[in-house]
Amino acid sequence: MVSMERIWKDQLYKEFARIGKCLSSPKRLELLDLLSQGPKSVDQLVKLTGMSVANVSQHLQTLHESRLVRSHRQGNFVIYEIAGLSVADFMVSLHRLSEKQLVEVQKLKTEILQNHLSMEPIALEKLLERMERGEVVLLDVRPQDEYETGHIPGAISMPMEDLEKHLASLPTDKEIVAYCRGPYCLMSAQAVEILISKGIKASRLEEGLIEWKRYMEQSNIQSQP
Amino acid sequence: MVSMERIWKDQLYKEFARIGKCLSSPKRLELLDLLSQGPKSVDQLVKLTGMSVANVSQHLQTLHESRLVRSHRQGNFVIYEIAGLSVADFMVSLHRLSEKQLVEVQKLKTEILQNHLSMEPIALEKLLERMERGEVVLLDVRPQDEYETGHIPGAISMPMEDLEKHLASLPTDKEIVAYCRGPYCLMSAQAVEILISKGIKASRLEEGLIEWKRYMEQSNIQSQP
DNA sequence: TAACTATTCAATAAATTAATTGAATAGTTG
DNA sequence: CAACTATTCAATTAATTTATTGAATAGTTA
Repeated sequence: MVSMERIWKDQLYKEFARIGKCLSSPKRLELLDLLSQGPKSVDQLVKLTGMSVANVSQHLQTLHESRLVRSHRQGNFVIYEIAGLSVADFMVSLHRLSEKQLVEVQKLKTEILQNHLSMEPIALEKLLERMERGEVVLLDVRPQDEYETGHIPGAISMPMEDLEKHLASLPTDKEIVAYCRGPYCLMSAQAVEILISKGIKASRLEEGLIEWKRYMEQSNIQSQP
Repeated sequence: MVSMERIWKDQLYKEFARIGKCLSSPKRLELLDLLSQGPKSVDQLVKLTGMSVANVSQHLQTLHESRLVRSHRQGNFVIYEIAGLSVADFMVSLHRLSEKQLVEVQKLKTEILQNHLSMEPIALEKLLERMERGEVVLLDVRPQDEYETGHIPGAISMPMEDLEKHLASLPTDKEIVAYCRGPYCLMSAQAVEILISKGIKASRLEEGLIEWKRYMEQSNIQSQP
């Protein structure tokens, strides 16, 4: 005989597992990360991930069924967005846990950033100090629409594709720091490579907007009486 | 041609998805929740979940491969435990997200706790106030080994199976509050039912030890200058 | 070392999931 | 309303996963 409690628990854990199932496909995780940066059309996501249209759409469907994303139409496009900030926040939790538990993630990160692109990221805390003292210019090298959705205060929008064109407009007396979507996005590293190759002093901020928000929430709480 | 960046991202997200895959099975989530309360032998887990031995063992294997649990032998038993507090914490994040996004979870929770067991939980904040004033006795109704692994300070261990025997030893001048493994464990609710049926004033704390810890971390941070 | 127990392995069948393709649909613009 | 585009649906195949069983293994105690 199966108890009422057993049935209830089975139903409950089945629901939790619905969220889990969404997180079991690499492609879906990538879509969630991209959508965490701001709303995007299916078409944009196709270009960003290199997947087929039908494939992207299907994954978005799955995410929609578990209420992790929502959508609305805008002209010819259907725009998808995450269903709330808690989703983006949860993704950061997942990244952190993965990085903590899985040596493989640590390896992958170190390999490409230290051995290949060879640069140490600047600590968020240090950046904020130096920005306050006016020693640093912070560049947001993501596409402009993501910058407009939200950015670290004080940052200047400088999408990757515009970078080389606008090199001249950068201040020469300050150090440049570039950031992008977060620890697993390589745009900021590539930007720093370009800057350094042009003889401009630059470094990379590993954190993205979401990680910055988390950090600020914690230190805001701390600075309250 | 597939870029180096694309390959790297695919590898990275594949790793994240390893964690996700662990979370895609209801039974594995239940095992993780149980292990969050303290180390347990495979045998104990079999009894707690009603699954077959081979099944439990297989799921534990999967969790082990993703470094979410670890194990060691103790006499005839192999004891499993979560691989770090961040795992338990992540489970709470998953519960919170699920509850926020999935109406179904909200429903399941309300149904059994309000319609069937009919009781409103006491807020954690209120409990702590009343405990300080000495108005309340807090009972930990989980098995004793879980209490010994860790418990809310000031709580008295009173495992479910001992409850009816030890009713007499409870103070009669104070209100009783019972807690257990957390929001999705029914032991505390059952304990309160028993107490009320004996004419003792009692209520349920929804939070478990892990949720209490989270709450305290936040308010500890807040109370620092 | 023998007996015992707990744990893991291996094999199976059922079920679910992922990726792909081409066609159908819905919505927008001129 | 016609042409156009973006999106979704449906069907297929391949691959993975789950649950279950019984047997094998490993470790402990007497």
